Amino acid sequence: MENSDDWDPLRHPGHYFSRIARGLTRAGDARLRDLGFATAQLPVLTALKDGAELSQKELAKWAKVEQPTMAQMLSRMERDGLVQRAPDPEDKRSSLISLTDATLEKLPAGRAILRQGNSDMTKGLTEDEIETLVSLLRRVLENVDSMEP
Amino acid sequence: MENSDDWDPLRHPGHYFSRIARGLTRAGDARLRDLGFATAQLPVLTALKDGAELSQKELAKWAKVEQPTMAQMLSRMERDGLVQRAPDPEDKRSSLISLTDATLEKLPAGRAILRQGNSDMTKGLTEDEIETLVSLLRRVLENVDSMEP
DNA sequence: TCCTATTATATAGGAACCTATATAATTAAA
DNA sequence: TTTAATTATATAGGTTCCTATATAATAGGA
Repeated sequence: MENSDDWDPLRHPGHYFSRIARGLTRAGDARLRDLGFATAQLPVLTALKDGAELSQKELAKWAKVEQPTMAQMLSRMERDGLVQRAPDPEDKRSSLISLTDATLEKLPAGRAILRQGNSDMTKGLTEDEIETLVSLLRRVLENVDSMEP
Repeated sequence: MENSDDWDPLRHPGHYFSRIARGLTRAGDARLRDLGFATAQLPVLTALKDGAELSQKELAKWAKVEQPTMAQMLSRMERDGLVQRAPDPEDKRSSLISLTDATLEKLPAGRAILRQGNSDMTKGLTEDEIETLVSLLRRVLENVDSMEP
């Protein structure tokens, strides 16, 4: 089937994912900047929101990024006063990361921005459509995750 | 509505976009590596596939990335022998970029990989579901693009 | 116990993205 | 036509992501 135009990005979902992801990052970062947060940090914030202390390894797993990515991000977050590290009494290789008090205080504002972003992103979609979208995305993600080779 | 759990990423589409986009990039790059291509270069390859010569500006617009992003990518692509620059006879500030012969020869193989990726990504979805997905993505992208502030 | 394998972080190196700014060429305006 | 505004690239600086590899601490086995 030569006429299906594999080169036309508008016809395939693939194209949209990167553009939506980049757009969300840009808009989200702009909205979070005054709080000192960034979209990439959201998984860390949510994992530690109740005062939990987690290792770098656990945070990387939760955020679904590689360990060196999380290491760098935590360095920047520590540098910026968002998180603190305490030595893990049970393992001298590891430290336990937690949010600083200042960060904990800013969380509700971050949460509000997040809620607004979620609603802006789906503006004009009905609840049913959003549900359909999420369930399709879930299936695509599963395919993508098992696609690696 | 306190119980809607804004912090639960699985409930909102936002979470999925970054994971799907990163997964597609990783899998795509792995599959394209032997050809010497990368997923981020696909817009350039498709824009120039028929031997067209475009300026950096035009390529950036087509790929929907900022000009400095395209500048760096074209540098790498030139370094790797994928594209070549010719001075624009009508504007001394600008050059016209085109694919090298070696790249043109590898395009059909790249296209096959692309087709395979598109089909892997939507495995298990019916044609109707894919169409629904694309149309929802299109609407979300529109929202995201007008979200900036 | 002592040596080896595993595990938690750290570091090196690189791609792809961004914003802000500099430079040179072109266009428009006075 | 001479200056001022605009435009095309380039460069600087920074974040987020990746793979590959080094280092130190813990765990397991001989």
